[in-house]
Amino acid sequence: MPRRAPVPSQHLFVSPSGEALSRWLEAFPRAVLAKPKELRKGSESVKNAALVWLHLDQSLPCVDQLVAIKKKIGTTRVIVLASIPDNEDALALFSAGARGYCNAHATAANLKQVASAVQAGGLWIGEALMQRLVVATHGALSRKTLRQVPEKTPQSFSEKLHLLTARENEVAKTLANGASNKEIARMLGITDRTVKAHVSAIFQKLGARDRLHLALIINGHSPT
Amino acid sequence: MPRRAPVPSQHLFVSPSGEALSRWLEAFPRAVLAKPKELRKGSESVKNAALVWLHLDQSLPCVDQLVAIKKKIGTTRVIVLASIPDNEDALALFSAGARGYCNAHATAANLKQVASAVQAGGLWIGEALMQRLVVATHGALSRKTLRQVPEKTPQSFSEKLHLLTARENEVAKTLANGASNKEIARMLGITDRTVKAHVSAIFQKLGARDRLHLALIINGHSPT
DNA sequence: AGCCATATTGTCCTTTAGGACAATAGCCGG
DNA sequence: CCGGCTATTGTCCTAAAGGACAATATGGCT
Repeated sequence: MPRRAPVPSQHLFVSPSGEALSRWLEAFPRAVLAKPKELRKGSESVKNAALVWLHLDQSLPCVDQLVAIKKKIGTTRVIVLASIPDNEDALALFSAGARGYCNAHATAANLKQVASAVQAGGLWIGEALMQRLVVATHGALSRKTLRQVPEKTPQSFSEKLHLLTARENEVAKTLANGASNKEIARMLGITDRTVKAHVSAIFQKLGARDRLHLALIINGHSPT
Repeated sequence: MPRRAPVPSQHLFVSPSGEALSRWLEAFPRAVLAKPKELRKGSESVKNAALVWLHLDQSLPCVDQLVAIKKKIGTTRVIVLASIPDNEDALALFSAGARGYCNAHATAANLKQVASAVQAGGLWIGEALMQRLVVATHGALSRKTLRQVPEKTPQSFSEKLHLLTARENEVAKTLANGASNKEIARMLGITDRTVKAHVSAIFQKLGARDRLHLALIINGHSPT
């Protein structure tokens, strides 16, 4: 019976500095770190890697970085970590074969979720981008197709969170990511008239004058 | 301390026949089964469901089935099982709020993967469809730009600044602070028709689909 | 002088947003 | 059982947003 190679199980973090953010190690204490140029095809760190996390160097084209890494690691799956996530970049990276794309400052718990999904054979895409992909491709090729998920709920909004009902909260967050009323309606399985009713109630409770203002409040950009 | 409802943990399979394929039960031995019409809003089986698996009735429009189910289960996540998977159906279902879409005859192991990913907050989409989404959307976005965007896609608004004229920049920043077109017009001493012209040009250059999206781009609210 | 980019403005049109007023239904606590 | 709250949906309406197509004027450059 032929002996089997050990199953790769490590997380290999490749970053411009060769150093890790604390939450990466919190999520994966035995992670291996490297700079891009340090990687060698066939090296132990590459062979033992179940997942490779590529922290983008902001001064270089993102897809080039992915392509360069892939040449060294072969078919191992890559999850891209962006310090400043961008939908355009994400799309380009997925087209080029990345299996995940998330914020470099994501929590340890979130990183684990991402790893789990990708190792299960899935892709990890931010919900905002996902909705964009689905809606854009599904013939609803309207201009108004996008949501984005803020990394953290800004404090001013979180302080006001208790003013909203659960449904209002759901609508508010979705709206603040850029969704239109029709899109919110489809996502929540209700009519856009219902969404409008919630939106109006939210405006009143949070003192917003329109949806743009609401988004600024929720994302922490409005002096309220 | 307020009393908490028990955390839903069950898998609820809804199928036209009310019966389960053996691999469903293999994956989730304690799954609950039901026919669509048997479901009642607020019933125990609905309340205790962490995930709802909707096996499509091929004689009915798939989105209608999803919408009908959603009305009964509220915000619980739905994974759609199709006996004959179809990309068009999948897109429509995701647009309508489904969180997963896979073959009804998938293996127990695969069903578990799907469940895990969706429960982690992700979406489960077949790889073929995923690739289609990514490629199609990336291509469409690339073609949409009025002027050719440099190969290096800037990662932040400040990096995109050079794409805008001085006036456009002025309009963009004012808009991102929540101003309406009329307000911007008054501030800059021009008509709101001029503002609209600038705004449209800005949308095209920065890839924004509406003013809310533009504000998100400018304020640096990126996807995760 | 001619060309180009930019700024400004117009008309026409559809879609979306959002307010007002109203209604039904379900859930929960008193 | 009842009242209050929430969710949902309807009709009607105005205002704003945004796209398409078109036009003029100005300044800089060749």
